[in-house]
Amino acid sequence: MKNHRFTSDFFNRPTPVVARGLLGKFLARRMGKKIVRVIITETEAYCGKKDLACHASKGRTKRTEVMFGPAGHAYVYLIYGMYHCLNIVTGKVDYPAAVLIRGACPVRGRARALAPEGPWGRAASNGMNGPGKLCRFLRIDKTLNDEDLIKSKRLWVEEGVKLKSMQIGRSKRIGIDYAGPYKSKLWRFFVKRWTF
DNA sequence: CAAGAGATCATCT
DNA sequence: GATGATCTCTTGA
Repeated sequence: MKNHRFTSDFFNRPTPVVARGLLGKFLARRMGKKIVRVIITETEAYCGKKDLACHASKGRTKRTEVMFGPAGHAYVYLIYGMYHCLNIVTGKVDYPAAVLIRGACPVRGRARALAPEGPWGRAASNGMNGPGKLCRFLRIDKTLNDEDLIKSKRLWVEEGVKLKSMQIGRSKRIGIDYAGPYKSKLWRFFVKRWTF
């Protein structure tokens, strides 16, 4: 089965739809000569400048500029001085929105069976259960900021294999208590249970 | 198991 | 000068 890379059609849709749609899909990262593929298990949507949790709500700045750009580009930033977070820009140009990739699990091996668990979708400890750890595992840093995932040879998203079934959960987003009414939006999506 | 603190720096005020 | 879309380790019940 040939892995099918997503084009801008996939990312140029409402942000929560993209966030949900990315679950169970493959994130591919070239590391040297090897291509590492992981299955996305947890995402969050950050939707436009009205969304007080979205970095772009503070305005169009050098850092958030990428989010105002075309869908399918990577928005990578440094948080707490030591961790990187990977986002994928969604929607039309000038509409600042992105999906944060919060968790994934390996395509091969025992960890795959363990990935989803619990009502909060807390993934098993596989090295990629958390946005900071995921970026550490895949060696993602600011050199990949603004990377075009539609064309990139370093990072992209694929359809991957079809899972037999997948149960999806949703919740409030993590770590955004400052976001006023937007902190309670159910814009976090995670794989609860799957069969393959 | 839960709660708290420290690490550490780009970005914005 | 303050603050995070986090993680890990330590403490203590």
